[in-house]
Amino acid sequence: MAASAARTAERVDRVFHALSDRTRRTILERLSERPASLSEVAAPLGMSLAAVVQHVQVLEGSGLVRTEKIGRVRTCQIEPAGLTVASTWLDARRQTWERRFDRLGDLLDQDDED
Amino acid sequence: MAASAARTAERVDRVFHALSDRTRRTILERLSERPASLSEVAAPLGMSLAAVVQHVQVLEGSGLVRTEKIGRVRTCQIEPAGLTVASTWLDARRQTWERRFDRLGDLLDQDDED
DNA sequence: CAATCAGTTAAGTCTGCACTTAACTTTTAA
DNA sequence: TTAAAAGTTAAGTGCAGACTTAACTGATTG
Repeated sequence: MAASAARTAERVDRVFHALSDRTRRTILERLSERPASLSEVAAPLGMSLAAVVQHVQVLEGSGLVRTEKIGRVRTCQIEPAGLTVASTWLDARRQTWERRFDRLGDLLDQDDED
Repeated sequence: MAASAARTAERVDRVFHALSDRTRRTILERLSERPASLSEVAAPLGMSLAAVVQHVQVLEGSGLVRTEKIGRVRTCQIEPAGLTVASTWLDARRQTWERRFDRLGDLLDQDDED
């Protein structure tokens, strides 16, 4: 279970790293609307296709995007489960914070009873 | 409204950049349990205090952490609203994706009626 | 008041990573 | 069957950013 925690940590690491780049987030915005080929993804981004390929590889390596090549066209789709990795981490933080907040509330209530 | 969108985009940028570093996420994990001084935050991290100060500055600049100095001690708290910036972006992606998914379902239902 | 504690700031190093160009492969179309 | 389209891969460039050390400030304690 310690090993699986380490694996989870690396997954979280890759996802947040992937999300930290503005271009990659723009690609995800595009792909959440509909799947697209690499060229279609690249078109509005104002950079070389090679650069976009590298971004998509990062996204795929993090599990945020899935990719399939048919003929000479590689089509990219968003992978919602990848988003969940990030959301889950954020929710866990919020939950821990709220638990502490509740305990504080309990303490104050106790004080009121005195 | 375009200007405010740009402001939002920079906010999102700073938040995801802050979250992309493992040390900073570890700090947030610690602070979601309870507030702590800089030295307390630094203790388990195996790096210089100066480095930790820099990380906390990034977290504060992104709105993920709030900080207050009393005497010679600077206390750090998590700022849940910062987490919301990231969650909101992720939820928007998921929502766009689901909307498309629903439209696909509708199309298939139409086909069934033929 | 002297020494220590907690943090701050500046300057420098070193690595990672976001690009570029260029040469190449495979598929499709003329 | 040649030319163009769509990617792929490799190598190199330049900058951002995660650290370090060191010198400093301002609180606190003996």
